[in-house]
Amino acid sequence: MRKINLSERQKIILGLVIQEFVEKAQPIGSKFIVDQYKLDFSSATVRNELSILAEEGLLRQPHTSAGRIPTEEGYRYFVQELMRSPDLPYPIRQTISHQFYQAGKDMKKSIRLASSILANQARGAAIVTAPFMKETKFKHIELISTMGKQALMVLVLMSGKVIQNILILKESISQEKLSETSTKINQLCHGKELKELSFLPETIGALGNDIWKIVQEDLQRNQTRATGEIFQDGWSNMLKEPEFSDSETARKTLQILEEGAIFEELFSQTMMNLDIGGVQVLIGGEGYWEELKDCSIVMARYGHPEAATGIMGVLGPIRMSYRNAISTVHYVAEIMSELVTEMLEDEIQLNQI
Amino acid sequence: MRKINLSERQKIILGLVIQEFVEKAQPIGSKFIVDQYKLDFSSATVRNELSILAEEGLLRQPHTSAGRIPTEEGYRYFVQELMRSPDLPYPIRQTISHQFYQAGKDMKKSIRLASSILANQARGAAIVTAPFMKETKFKHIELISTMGKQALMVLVLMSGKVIQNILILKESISQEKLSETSTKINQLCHGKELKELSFLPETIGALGNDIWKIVQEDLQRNQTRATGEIFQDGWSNMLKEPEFSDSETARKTLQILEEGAIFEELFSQTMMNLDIGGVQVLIGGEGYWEELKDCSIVMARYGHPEAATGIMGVLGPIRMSYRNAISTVHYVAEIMSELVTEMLEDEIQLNQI
DNA sequence: CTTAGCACTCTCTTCATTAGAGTGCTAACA
DNA sequence: TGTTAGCACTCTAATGAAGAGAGTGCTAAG
Repeated sequence: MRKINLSERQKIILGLVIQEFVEKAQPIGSKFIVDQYKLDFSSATVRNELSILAEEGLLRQPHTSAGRIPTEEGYRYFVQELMRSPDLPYPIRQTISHQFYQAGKDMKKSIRLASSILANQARGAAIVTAPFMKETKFKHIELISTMGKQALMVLVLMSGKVIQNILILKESISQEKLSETSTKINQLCHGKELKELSFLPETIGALGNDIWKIVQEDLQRNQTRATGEIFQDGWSNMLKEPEFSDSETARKTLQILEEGAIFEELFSQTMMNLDIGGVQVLIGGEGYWEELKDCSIVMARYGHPEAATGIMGVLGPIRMSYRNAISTVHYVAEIMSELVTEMLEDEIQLNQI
Repeated sequence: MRKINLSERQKIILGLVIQEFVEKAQPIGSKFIVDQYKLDFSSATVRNELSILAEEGLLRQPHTSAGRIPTEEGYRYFVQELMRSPDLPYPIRQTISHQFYQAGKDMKKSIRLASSILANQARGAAIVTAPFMKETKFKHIELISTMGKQALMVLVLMSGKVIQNILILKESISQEKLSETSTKINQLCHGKELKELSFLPETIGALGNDIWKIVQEDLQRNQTRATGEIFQDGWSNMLKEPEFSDSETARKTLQILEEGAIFEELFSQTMMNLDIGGVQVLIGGEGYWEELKDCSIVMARYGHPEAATGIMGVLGPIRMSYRNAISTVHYVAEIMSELVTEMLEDEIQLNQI
């Protein structure tokens, strides 16, 4: 990326243009800025600076006689260079942390709460994945007869994670027989890695073999999945923004949210580039995500490196309040990380699939 | 409701106006109808009939020199009196049933498929609840130690339904101790109704008592809940319709979908008034559901009376193709009912919570 | 380097006009 | 008595001209 050198005054003006444009959603003119902020230089000076900022590619004009609006480049510069360390106001932090306190140590509830808070506070669509870890160490299996030909399989991994599956058997099998099989499997496999378990133990019988195939599939799936279950909230917030007043643009964007496929990819990519607590900003799809070219996303990774981590993000129009979004996402991710850590210390399992 | 007597010709004309309006989304004039359908009477005759239909309250004019559009009353008359028994075209039925065949006997997958098919075929937002039955007969409990201070409780009801809960214990407890407790509870409670179990058995110890409280809560919740989990799909379809091109109307409607609260109430009410296989049409909120006054919903109940039943519905603008929606919902509900019945015969459990 | 002044450009709103679609009514017709 | 052609009438949507307003870029003076 080309180095951009701006004078202090240019930085101030750029910041003001962006701040005002985010609020007003209309091109910002030189006179307006000077009046609004009682600057001690004239609108003509500002005009000169604006045209330099436009030459640098940070601002542009919708047409000759309009004010300036930020380019994506301009937003990027703003986020990287001009934005002060973002902190939510104290009373808001209080309210949020209180809400989490009330939700208790319940991961599903907390994730729902997180998405609701993100959506409301950052005024956008929120997307939160459940914390997730690739983990494939077998601990324990339990087979429970429920009704007729089916049984419930409960597979516990060493981390405490629980995977469940309904088995449909060829015939009705008694609880005793099931218990016998599960005991055999437990003896053979306790504490072993998936890789070590690819052989078929011989002593577990036909039923055991059938069940073992399913166990392997489940472990496999757990290993290849990139993110946890995705929770969403606040998509209707998007429609409040004037950039989505055109219903075709709105439809396309909502369809992306509805399908959700793109986030699986985006998040698993972000997961790799980001430390826990880190915030990443994606502006206008960054020329790479065609579907997201009208949107920006502010994402953070949360969780605990030794347990499981997830991603949370806020989706909004490019003209979004990055300051507000970043500080919100940052704070909520922090709280969620604390929650994960606490649950880990209390030896409470995070989630079940 | 006031009795409306229409001549055959009036019925035909009303039907044509509705059909055309649903497609074109524009007021329909007399000349247009005559030309389009090569009717053997003149536009002047149609005009006379139209003004009679307008007097009856079935049609109205947006303004004096515009064509006619149906009133809600008009749609109701159309749905109740004029619509022929709705059957989807054979190839579409084939495609749908094939998709369900491929989904297999997996309730969650099938519900997702049902909502996707409803959304695509009826071109609206689809809402499907999981099949659900109030059932509180205790069969079996299993307690599984997973990690540290927590244990997984698996509660099986007589119908085969499985309820799970993570228990957070005061201290770490061994699997043996847990098994002992669950065995005691099983002996005491097997096959009993919730009502019979409100007393606290004395012989199950402190741990047993704690667990028992949670069992009771879970059973209670299962009894008071009115509908199963709600699945949605295709809300972005709504934005295709011109009635939602105004972004404020669109936002309000999507917000209702997002919150989803109203459907809990609407569905549990519908559940009581509708037999399995029955279809109910709610046009423009029927003057009762204020939030839904710009929408119509076509709903059907599906399932098996002895197992569990759910509701599925399509939400669209008032100007929706009721014929298409009704036949789609009817057909998909039929397939889902078959699925429930088959799973019941095969003794496969429907869902887990 | 800054700024006042000014011509210029472009958009948005308003207003009037017009074309077009569709009705309702009347009178004639079968 | 039901049907239809004819026509005046009404209302909307589209078009275009005119003017207000906002904001710029440039120039020349401070």
